Amino acid sequence: MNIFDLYLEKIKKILLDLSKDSNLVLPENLDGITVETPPQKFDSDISTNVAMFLSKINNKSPSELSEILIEKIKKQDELIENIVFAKPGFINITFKPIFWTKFVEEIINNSKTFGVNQKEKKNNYLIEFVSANPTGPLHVGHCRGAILGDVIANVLLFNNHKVTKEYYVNDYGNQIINFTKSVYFRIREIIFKEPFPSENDDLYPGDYLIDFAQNIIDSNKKVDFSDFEKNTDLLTTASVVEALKLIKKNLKSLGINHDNFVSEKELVKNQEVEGVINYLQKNKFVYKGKIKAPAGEDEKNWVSRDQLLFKSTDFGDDKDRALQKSDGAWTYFASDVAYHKNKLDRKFDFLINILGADHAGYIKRISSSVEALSGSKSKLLCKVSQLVKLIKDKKPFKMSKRKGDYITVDDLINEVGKDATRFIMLNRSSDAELDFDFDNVIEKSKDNPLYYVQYCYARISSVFRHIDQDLDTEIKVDKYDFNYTRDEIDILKKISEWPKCINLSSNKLEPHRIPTYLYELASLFHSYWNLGKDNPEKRFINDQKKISTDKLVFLKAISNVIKSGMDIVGVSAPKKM
RNA sequence: GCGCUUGUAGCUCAACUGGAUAGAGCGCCUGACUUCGGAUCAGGAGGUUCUGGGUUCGACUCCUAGCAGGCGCACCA
Repeated sequence: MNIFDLYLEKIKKILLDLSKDSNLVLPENLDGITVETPPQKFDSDISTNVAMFLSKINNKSPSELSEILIEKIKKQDELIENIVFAKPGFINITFKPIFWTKFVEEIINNSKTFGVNQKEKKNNYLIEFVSANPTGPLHVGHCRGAILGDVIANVLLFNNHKVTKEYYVNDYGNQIINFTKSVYFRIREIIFKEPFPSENDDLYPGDYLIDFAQNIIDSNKKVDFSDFEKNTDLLTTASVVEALKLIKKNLKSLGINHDNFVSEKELVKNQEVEGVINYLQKNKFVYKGKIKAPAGEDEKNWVSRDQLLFKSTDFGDDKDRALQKSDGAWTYFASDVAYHKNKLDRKFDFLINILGADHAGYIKRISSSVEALSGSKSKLLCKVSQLVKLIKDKKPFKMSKRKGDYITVDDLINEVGKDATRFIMLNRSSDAELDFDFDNVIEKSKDNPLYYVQYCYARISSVFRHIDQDLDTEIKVDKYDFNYTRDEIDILKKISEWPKCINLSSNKLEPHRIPTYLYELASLFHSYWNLGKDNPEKRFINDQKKISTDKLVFLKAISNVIKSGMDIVGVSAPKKM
């Protein structure tokens, strides 16, 4: 139950009734009317801007309008205790305690589905995320986008949408050739005792390649590795397999699980790139031409040549984009267009791409291609995850592949743990850069918002332990007839915002709202808990080691929401810490 | 130079897709411990929301012109 939607509908109905009697003029569109929680200092439960919204068109002041509205609303609803006008034009409603009792009953009876936006149209999503090059282990830089994508998928799933999680494997192109050569040199190092050519900047120097090399040697005992050219295919495939094994292991340790891995090489092999380019050519989106040098570029260094171009300028891009390299191979962009055609052919309602900040400039051209292919840009939603600034010893920590000086997902999980990594990476809006202070996260774990929320759940569990119940067992209540106090209603109000939090997180693809929400809820709970020190009435368990039913279901409602939220974020909710 | 993005308390960040007197944490100051588990809580100080204009009953939010940081800008991926 979403009480804000409920009252929004009620108010709209009243407005329509009033306009029928020609007491009220309504604009065509009523979308600007909102029902929301007022700031805490206003001592009421929900609030609406309807009087301000209609003030101008009716040529009446909000206070005049509110008189009529207040009367109507009050007459229709016996659950309202108080309804008042508040400057500059809000109508504030306070409910009787019975309203909140019914609300709790609703939650307890629908513990699994509370928060789900039931009325929303259910869509079929494809979300592509991580898609890191299969050339080595994931590092911290990949983490944020990975977690962002995973949690967006979780929110959508929670909201009853269908979601397919996909990883695009860039196993085609120069990088893969260089990567394979690097593995080959490691193989030679092992077999022929030749030193690795570490001065070659095109090669991947990381030590993990030694393991790859050893694994490839072990599983290809009969192969003669003295000649690279003879074994190129085998080496390429085997190297990518090794890298993917490592990446999948990293993803698993982060709690991430993709449904599909789509290979770029396969797309090229299946002629899907030719297919999509022919299709675009027929529709006049592809031509042979030259690209101009960028404004900042020195003309002398610019080599202009004819090449196959996609007309992304038709869709607002700065310049048209190359599809084919001079050696005839497809560009990364070309096969990515094919990949997006492939996605479109699978008939999803929406495609979501999670990109790193360094790829943000790429959005325009890929969305242009989707527009050209489908006639609709809105199908593709791109979400950029900004950089993570690592801080170690109070100083920014720069990663350098050359020096082998970078922090891998393994390092992160070993030092910080999966739960804290997920919670902190998600805690901020993905649009903003994020400071990740190692020393802070590792040493002073009590300052970590994750523990603050988990502690709330653990405290609730401890109450249930004291009365020999398990938090997970269902509660049966014969009659809901309680009288919650304002302290308790403040928490219930927060809980009533949970469906809204889910709504915003899923519709705006902004899952950082969930940790923020959980923190706020936990904070209210901790405050309430401490009231019990001075006031025995506020304690959950009384002198006879019993708990009253109202408090029992109250706790159950809170823990329900915390658990749902933690599940979506993908972190544990321990009963003991 | 162009594009994208960010700018909110000393620091790190929220702010319900335009609402009320802009909120948290850290840090600083004061208080609550033989704890229904203190990994907690209560209180205090701290703001021209980068700047100038505009739209609006109402702007951190939208438009516009700047300033500052980040990222990107060839056939890399």
